Amino acid sequence: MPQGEPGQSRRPGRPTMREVARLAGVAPKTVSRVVNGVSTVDPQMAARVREAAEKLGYRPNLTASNLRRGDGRTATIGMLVEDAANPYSAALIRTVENIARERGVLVLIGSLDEDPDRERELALALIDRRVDGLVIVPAGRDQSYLIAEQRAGTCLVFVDREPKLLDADVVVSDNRQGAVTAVRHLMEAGHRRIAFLGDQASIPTAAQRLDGYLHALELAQVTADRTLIQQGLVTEQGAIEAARHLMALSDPPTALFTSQNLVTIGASRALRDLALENRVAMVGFDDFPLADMLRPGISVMAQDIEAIGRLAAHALFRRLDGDQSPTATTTVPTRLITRGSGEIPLGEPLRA
Amino acid sequence: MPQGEPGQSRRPGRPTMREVARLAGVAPKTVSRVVNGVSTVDPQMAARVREAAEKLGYRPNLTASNLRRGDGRTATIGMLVEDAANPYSAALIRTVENIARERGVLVLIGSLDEDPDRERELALALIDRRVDGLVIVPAGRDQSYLIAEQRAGTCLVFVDREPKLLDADVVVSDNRQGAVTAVRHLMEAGHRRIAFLGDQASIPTAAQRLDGYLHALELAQVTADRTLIQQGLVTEQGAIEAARHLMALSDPPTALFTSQNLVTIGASRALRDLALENRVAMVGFDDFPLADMLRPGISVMAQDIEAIGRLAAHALFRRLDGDQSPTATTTVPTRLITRGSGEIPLGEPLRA
DNA sequence: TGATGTCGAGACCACGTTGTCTCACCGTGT
DNA sequence: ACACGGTGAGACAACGTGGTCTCGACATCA
Repeated sequence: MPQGEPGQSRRPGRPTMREVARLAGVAPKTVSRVVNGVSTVDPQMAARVREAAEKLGYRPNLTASNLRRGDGRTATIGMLVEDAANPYSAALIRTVENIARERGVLVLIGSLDEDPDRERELALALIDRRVDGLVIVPAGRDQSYLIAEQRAGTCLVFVDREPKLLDADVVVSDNRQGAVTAVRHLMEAGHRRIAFLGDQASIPTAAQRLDGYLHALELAQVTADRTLIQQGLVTEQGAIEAARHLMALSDPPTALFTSQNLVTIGASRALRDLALENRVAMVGFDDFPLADMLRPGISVMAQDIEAIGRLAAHALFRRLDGDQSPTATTTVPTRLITRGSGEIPLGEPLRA
Repeated sequence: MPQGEPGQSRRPGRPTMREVARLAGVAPKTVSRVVNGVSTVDPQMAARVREAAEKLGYRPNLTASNLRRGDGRTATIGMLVEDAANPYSAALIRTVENIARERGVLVLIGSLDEDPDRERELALALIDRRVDGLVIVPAGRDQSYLIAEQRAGTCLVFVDREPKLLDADVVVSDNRQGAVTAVRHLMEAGHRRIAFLGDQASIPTAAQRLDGYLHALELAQVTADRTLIQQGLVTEQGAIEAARHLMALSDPPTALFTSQNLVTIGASRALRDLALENRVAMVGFDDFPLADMLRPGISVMAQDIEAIGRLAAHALFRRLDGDQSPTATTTVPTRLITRGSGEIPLGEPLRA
């Protein structure tokens, strides 16, 4: 016996303010006031409203609220990272999430996989959902498509890489100085033939790290040897092959500077396969879990991801709170962690 | 000279359909049709609308659309995990994100840190934003607070642990069988004194793994020794201390079964500190990066996280597509990966 | 007692969009 | 020439909520 309107509303939808109002015998606006904690409501009436809301299982509709509301805030921000599954991105997400949570703000995430098209698509998809702001680790070389959105009121903060053709707050690691420190550290152990293994040259951080590497060599008056510079290593396997190739040179490097996580791990595998892990020194950029458990432990230039995420989130919320000051780029220092691999001294030449 | 309405609309907000409509000289509804790709619009008119939208930098407001729209879908789902920064959760997020993306659905995330209150708060915060569905790795022991939401149309899928007092789809690993396999593997190497190191007993997966451990012993007619069972290990440091304690017993275990990632790594550190890593066998539950790079490599029961995430996402979207069939629990098998630590044979007793 | 001020609840509408309905217009058939 | 069906654009209202304004009630004071 299909009924149009039984006593209890059994239609699939959710109860609305209007229904709560009807049950409590008040106007919808009063329910709105109670839900928003407006203090001018009679306590007794408020109690009746809360009771009715409870009874119906009422939950406010934030999308409707956001639509009507003056400030148009959704209490939601978006975060676009390279890959939510990699430890760097994951740690960044978690830090931002924690700070957002303190303000009752939730985080929408998207992985870009270094694809500029995806960056654009996802950024716009987030904007279509009217996020209050965006934290972006950009994949593309042109963020001008965001100019209109920024002007329309979406706050933007960039992390790890600067935006192009767009003026926004940025938080980055000191990649160049970090690379200089890494290479000088290897030099202190006596090394002069130091190879550089890096990922795509198109990624700004990779370029900055190469720049630091070259600068450190120059400071020490060591002529850079192009054969020792391997770039465009995208996978762990690529890094393994590059390291093998380097070590097979007639005059192989005595130390490696690997400019990214996956590359560090790949090179580390290659050295072990060649039984050279205790003879060739290595410093990697980016720390990674269990780096201290390998033999030798892997010395790294660690980025302070927690600080980066915290600064980015704070920059975003400061803007959301109305800060109009000029945009700023914050540079976070990196830190050398010595664990063994970077302290292997220059020994006998590996090849006659 | 403050102007109310200059030629170009310069107010901070975003252009709306109405403004696009005015510029294109059509009705708002026509803009709506163009934006939604309705085919009955005159191509010439559609082009004019698109041009106007482009010119104004128009972006549709999905929250408004969702409000008016019949199905009330936001093309957004929520995902509550233990901690977005841990590799297990991060991989899960990424898998779900990938499948959601194929449908133009974005993912809101939240980390629970095993806190039931946070689970409830975040789940409701997501529901207030009218997510279409939720993927939850529950922290609490009672999900009845979601019954009303489920009835109201929010699809729910649980991962890794079953919900309590709520009927919903579930995707879990075969924890018990995995533990049985791990312990039998250690027995095949001759071990009988096998310790169990696990995290909080309150977490269902932990209980299931302990259950499997006990069952395997029973099958082999080995009496379980309560002194060899260490539970409630929350941190890596806790696991280190537990392993130290076990190895200091007058009759220490010859093999360890560690029921969780952090515990495995802690135990591994402890064994290495005691120089026992090549004498005491160990199998861990959950694979982790670089497990193969340690010496010895750490043998593990690996969960198929990608399959779990995929099945969970598919279950969710099947429901969203209207599937009304009874809820189902899908169990995903685990896989033994041998890397050395689990194959260390029973040798001389460690203590006289 | 009457004028005034205060305060809290409700009426009304708009936020940006889309479902529904209307209606003008076109081509077709007789 | 007229009726007709089909087609496509626009008018209108409503989704759930909150900003604004109104208004009645009650307290205060001259």
